[in-house]
Amino acid sequence: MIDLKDLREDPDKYRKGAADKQSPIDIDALLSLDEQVRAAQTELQNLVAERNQIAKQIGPLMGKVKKAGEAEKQQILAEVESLKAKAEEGKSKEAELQGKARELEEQRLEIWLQVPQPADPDVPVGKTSDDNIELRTWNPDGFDPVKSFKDNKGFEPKSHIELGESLGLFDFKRGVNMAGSRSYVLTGDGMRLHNAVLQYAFNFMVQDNGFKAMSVPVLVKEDCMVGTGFFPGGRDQAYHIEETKRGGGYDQFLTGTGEVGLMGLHQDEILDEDSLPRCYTTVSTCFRREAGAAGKDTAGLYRIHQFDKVEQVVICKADEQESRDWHQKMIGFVEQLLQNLGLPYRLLQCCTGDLGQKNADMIDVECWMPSRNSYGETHSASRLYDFQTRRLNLRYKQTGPDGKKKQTVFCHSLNNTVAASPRILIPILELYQNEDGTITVPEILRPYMGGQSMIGK
RNA sequence: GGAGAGGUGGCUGAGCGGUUUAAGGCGCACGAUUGGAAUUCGUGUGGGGGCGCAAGCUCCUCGUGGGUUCGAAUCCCACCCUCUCCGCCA
Repeated sequence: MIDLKDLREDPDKYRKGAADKQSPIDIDALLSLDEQVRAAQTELQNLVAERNQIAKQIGPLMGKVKKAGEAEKQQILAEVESLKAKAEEGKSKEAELQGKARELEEQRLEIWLQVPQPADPDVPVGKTSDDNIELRTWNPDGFDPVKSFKDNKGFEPKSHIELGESLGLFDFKRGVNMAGSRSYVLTGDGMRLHNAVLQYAFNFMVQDNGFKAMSVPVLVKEDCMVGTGFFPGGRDQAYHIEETKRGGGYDQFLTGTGEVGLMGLHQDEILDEDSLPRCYTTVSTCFRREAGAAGKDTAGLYRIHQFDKVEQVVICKADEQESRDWHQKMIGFVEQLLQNLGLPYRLLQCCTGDLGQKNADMIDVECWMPSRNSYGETHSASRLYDFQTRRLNLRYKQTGPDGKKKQTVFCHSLNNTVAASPRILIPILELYQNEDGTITVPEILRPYMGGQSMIGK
């Protein structure tokens, strides 16, 4: 959610921000509604102030009545009656104004929630992911994706689907049979490898990088989805649970990422400045409807409705440099992890059109996937300034430049994938496959598989 | 799921229609006392919005949302949450 005061002062920043992100949002409609809301509020508030003033006069008079004699009593009561009548006068207008103000506020909120965070000036302007810019690539010794897999390894690669079938790592047929399209079952060593990656990634964040280990809800209220910035924009991507609404309760939604639980955690809180930055990691099941992706990546483990993901978030002080530093660090963690896994990857600076509503900046990490003969997205690192914390009402008390005075400001937030599986199994299985159809378990994962070094032997 | 009790400021705890602009205490901040500290005393102490160059004025906020009233923390209704007991379950 953007700052309306800032919008009023610099509307062009938001007009350009929306245009760069290919957002059709009408900034001027929002400005106009905002002006109307404030005018109505001011008028309403003046009426209420007047009525409060009158009500305050009646109190002491009623106190006097108890002590007064009969004649005086009548006089005071008459005065009270006239005050009551006076208070009653403004009421119909007050009700009318209140209705109007509320309606305008609702209209304003509807647009307000959809205004995108403008991308930072150093983010390249572009329309689609085709305009993203490759920042750097990394390859393990002796492998170069620019050459073909065969030139690197000396044989034609099988896809993870073929490998999984021959080695009994997953069962798509039965998965779909019981759970519908894009469902799967991980079996035997497939599940073991999946589990090993997640455990390794989780421990990597907690033990090696000092992030706090968390388990958070994956079933949350609508407020939490709006607060974290996934709603209203991404409402059609979430699974909706309506049973909890019975009897006037509330809707719940399955989260598409652990980010929701990690960020929603401190909704409406004022954190202690000394407790920042908060660095959290969680492993959670993620649910995505993939609405609108019909027919896309239908085979295999690439695009599925349910998967598990280790996620990292950082909540830090409202300082651009600190935010930027954390962004780099969080990307660094992923690079280290992928290098430890020996997976070729590249970093992409996402262009404005590919950023999504929340982000001021986003770097994607893509791993080389031989069966696709291209890189495929496995990670996404976002820098959001206070866009998300403003919605969540997540703040801290900031020590002023004079050292003493404290001001309450919104935190900055960032998030990044650590490892999403089973998608990450695609490059692992395909790159570590051997000519005889077996798969070598990456060394770093072996401790998580009881020392097992081969699959299929 | 059933029965009962309860949700008040950073915490504790009064208030149950009108000098409450939410008492008192704790905590915190500043100041005084002190050689320094403890003690003591004084002052201050949530958040959000609107108008205004500013000083300032004003509205909202006692779980949430409605209602009654000239006036609601206080009365009424709905919902949410917490605790205790019972039931069910991993």
